[in-house]
Amino acid sequence: MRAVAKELGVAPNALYSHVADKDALVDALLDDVLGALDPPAPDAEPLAGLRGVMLATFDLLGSHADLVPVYLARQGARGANARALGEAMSVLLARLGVEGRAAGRVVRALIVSTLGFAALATADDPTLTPADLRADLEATLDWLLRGAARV
Amino acid sequence: MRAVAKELGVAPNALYSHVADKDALVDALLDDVLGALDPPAPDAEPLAGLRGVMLATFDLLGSHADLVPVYLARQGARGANARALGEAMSVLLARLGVEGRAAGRVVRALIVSTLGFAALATADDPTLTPADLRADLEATLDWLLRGAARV
DNA sequence: ACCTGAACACCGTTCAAGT
DNA sequence: ACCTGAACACCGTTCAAGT
Repeated sequence: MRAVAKELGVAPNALYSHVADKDALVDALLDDVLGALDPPAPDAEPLAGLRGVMLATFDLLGSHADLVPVYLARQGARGANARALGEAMSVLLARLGVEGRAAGRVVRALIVSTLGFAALATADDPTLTPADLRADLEATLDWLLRGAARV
Repeated sequence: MRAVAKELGVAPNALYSHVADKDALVDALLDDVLGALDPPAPDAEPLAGLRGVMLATFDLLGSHADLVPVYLARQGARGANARALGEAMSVLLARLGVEGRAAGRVVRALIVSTLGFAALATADDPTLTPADLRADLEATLDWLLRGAARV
């Protein structure tokens, strides 16, 4: 809060005229970053569309590395943009015959893997480059989607 | 650090005679908790063994809910116990024909999902009970293992 | 409606000193 | 080897007051 206030050239407590507390500000920020993502079109090929959003999310998180631990701490974003992405994913899953509780389960599995590999990618382990982890994520997404769609 | 010191009835800075800094203490604690897990036997049925360790990990994290955000922040444990579990998993994967870089990839996919669902389970969302999320994890592990083993 | 100064109750960590 | 008191440089947040 103090760092944000300094950035704005304002006293730290001035922020509390605009935001309830730090968590509220952080949640708003996280969802805002997610706004850069295009939800997959409803008529896209479902497997490619789902794969595509998750890889785009991985790439987006890679360019906001400092935010990844914050996403983990808040267990992902839950704002309007996050919901819109989730709903677009559910539409594609329905076209694969996955609906209702099962769709929620697949969305969670996809998100958890994407966030998890993004987190590993921001750790600076020289034996595990971001490109390697992106390839890991691609394989993982394929396993999940193929399993969920019973292809 | 101050809370731990108080628990021990000691001045906060006394801890620095035993531990380099907070991260070192936290890493040691996380790996210590992991010591409660039995690595799967090398001659166990591979799919059942791998599934079993991950579900046992999920259950263990459920009984240490306050530590789950800490695991996320530190991207899992990397101590001796974590390594032993990883190696036992690699042995089972080798018996499925998954070796080398591919084995590391599968281990990461399994761990990321397990930690991720454990994190969701500790969030208090009334629409998503720990039992539901455990079932989600079971399905996810099956998809990953079946995909990785090409069954 | 939006900002300020001052304060409260915290942090992790260092340093010099004691036994 | 292990502890202490004192201090440093921080936090998020509240409260009363100003415009």
